[in-house]
Amino acid sequence: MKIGELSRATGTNIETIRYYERIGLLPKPHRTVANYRSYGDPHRARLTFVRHSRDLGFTIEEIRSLLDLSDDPGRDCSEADRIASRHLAQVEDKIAQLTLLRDELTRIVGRCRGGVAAECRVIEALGDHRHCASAH
Amino acid sequence: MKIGELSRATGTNIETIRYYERIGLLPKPHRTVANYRSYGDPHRARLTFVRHSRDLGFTIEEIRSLLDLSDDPGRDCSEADRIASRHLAQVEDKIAQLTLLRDELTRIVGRCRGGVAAECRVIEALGDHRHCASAH
DNA sequence: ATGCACCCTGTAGCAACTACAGGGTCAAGA
DNA sequence: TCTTGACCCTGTAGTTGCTACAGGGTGCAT
Repeated sequence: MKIGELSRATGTNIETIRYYERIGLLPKPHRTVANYRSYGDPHRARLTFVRHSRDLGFTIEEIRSLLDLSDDPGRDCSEADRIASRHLAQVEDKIAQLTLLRDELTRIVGRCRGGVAAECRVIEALGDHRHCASAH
Repeated sequence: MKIGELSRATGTNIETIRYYERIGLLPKPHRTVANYRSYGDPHRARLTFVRHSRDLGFTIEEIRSLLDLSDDPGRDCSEADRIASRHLAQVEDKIAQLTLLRDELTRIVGRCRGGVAAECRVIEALGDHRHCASAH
């Protein structure tokens, strides 16, 4: 299949597919006589893996390691588990951090009573950390 | 005060202060005869405002609008409230999204039973969206 | 006079794309 | 046959919000 079809089949931008090839995340496909990229099912599967992993928030380097692992079926699975677990921990950290942030923002937004900027509680709160309930 | 002192006073990297000046977020300070930047209290307050807003996740452009607003004390406060509310909504979206992601990752990580990559449930799950409980 | 901490400018790098500019290819319709 | 339009190619530069140099100048203490 051509790049446009692969793009539609995987929901990936064409430019992104070429980018993944350039950084070595996807193998170089064969070319037609017109120098068009020509992909097969293994390419589609690999790109699906990459996109799915990106959707789950894995970095390109993490995905590279996971792909290396899946290319080498005899290797121990524990590294994949380690990468995924570490990522999970990062996501949990991020959620905790955003939750604090949300609480602070809720407090700040709730202070607005209308009026002019000179008396704006939102602007005041942004300029003075002492209004905050928690460290961030 | 010199840039190093301002850096320590606000917990901002020196390079970041110069960057903010370059993009017009902070006004150009006076210079000493040796061409050193020389800051006063208004600069410190403005930088504190910027850092605090960044810590709360506002973008540079949002901060620019908020600063414009606070520079013009007669203006209506509602724009500040609008910016903050929109940002709060974005943070809430992000939390919801990350929570879905966390659940999916938890499911994936939980499937690992050790063994070799060929049978790795983590790698399998990443390659096949059908294993997922929700869209993402 | 020599070391050291500090300051300056300008440019390039990071992640993970995205968006052109400027060209080539190919099949269908007039 | 010619043309139109959809598709493809390469290469480079832009995005956000910094951070990290390289290569130099300044100021103060010893």
